[in-house]
Amino acid sequence: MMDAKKVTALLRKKGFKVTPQRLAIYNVLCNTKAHPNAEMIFNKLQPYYPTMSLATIYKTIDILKEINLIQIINVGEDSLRYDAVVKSHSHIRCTVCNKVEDIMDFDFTPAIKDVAQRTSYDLSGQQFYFYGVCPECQAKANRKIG
Amino acid sequence: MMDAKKVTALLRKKGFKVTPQRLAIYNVLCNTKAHPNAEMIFNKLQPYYPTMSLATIYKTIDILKEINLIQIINVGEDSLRYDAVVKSHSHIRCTVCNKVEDIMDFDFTPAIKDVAQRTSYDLSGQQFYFYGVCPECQAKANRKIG
DNA sequence: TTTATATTAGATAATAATTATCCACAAAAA
DNA sequence: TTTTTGTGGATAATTATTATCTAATATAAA
Repeated sequence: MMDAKKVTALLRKKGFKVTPQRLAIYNVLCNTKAHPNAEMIFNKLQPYYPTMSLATIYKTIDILKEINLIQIINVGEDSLRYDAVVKSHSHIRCTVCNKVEDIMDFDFTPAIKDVAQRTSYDLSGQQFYFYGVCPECQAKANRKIG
Repeated sequence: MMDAKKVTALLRKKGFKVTPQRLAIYNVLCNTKAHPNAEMIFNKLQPYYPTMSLATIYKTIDILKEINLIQIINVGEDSLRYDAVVKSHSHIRCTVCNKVEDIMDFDFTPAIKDVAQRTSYDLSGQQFYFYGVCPECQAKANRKIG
């Protein structure tokens, strides 16, 4: 999570031009916890940037990923989601409403170390995904039955 | 992992017809540790079933997944991989040669319980993916440098 | 501020994995 | 054997993502 000034500086430093579209896309990702995919970002910006195309979203995401401003989340849907929180953390998806939430402050270090030792791989990263029904959807289901 | 007789019985029981193609596809998955995707299965069977189409692979996979004979693996590539081992286990992908290996007998139960408690989700499953360079590719890299 | 130039946004087409459709035909039941 | 229902394969459709092309724009230099 960076403010506009830092993002501007970082883009320049890495040799990318600073455009309103790029700042806007990063801004959307900073101001949501919904882990949007490309289309959701597109829809969010549509009112303010009516001429923006999906291609711009994808190209900008490539750049933001490259300079490590965002991370890509693959929760097994048909589209990818994006997150402005780059600190490694796990995600959980509700199998009913499909929302994706963060699982922060969860220490998987011992497990990771164990895997590294056991496999002799030179580990560079990992992704943990959990699936289940969120409390809200559980409540809804109970209301229907009750 | 089931033998042909059990698979036949299970398919019938679930209301699906038993065809050579279906048995062959399941058989391929039982006899490999490579976690093939649809195209790899297709290529493997091409010599023996020259008329088989990719659509058949996908339709069969749907069925095998539905009756819980295989699991689907999404390692963040552009295609999905399939595994005849349905017991929950983690996977690790080599970022150099792209092979996917199993991490069996690894107990994530404490972590899973902790997540369930912390999130109040009704958990139904989880997927752990690790990324890194496999020992073989490490050796190759060292040979080039040395 | 103006100019030069290299990069970008947006329109459009291309790609590629997966899914849907349709029908002759095969598997299971009668 | 006959009937019925589901299936395989050919084909087209779908959809997320990527590539291409050009006018427009950001940036650095004058």
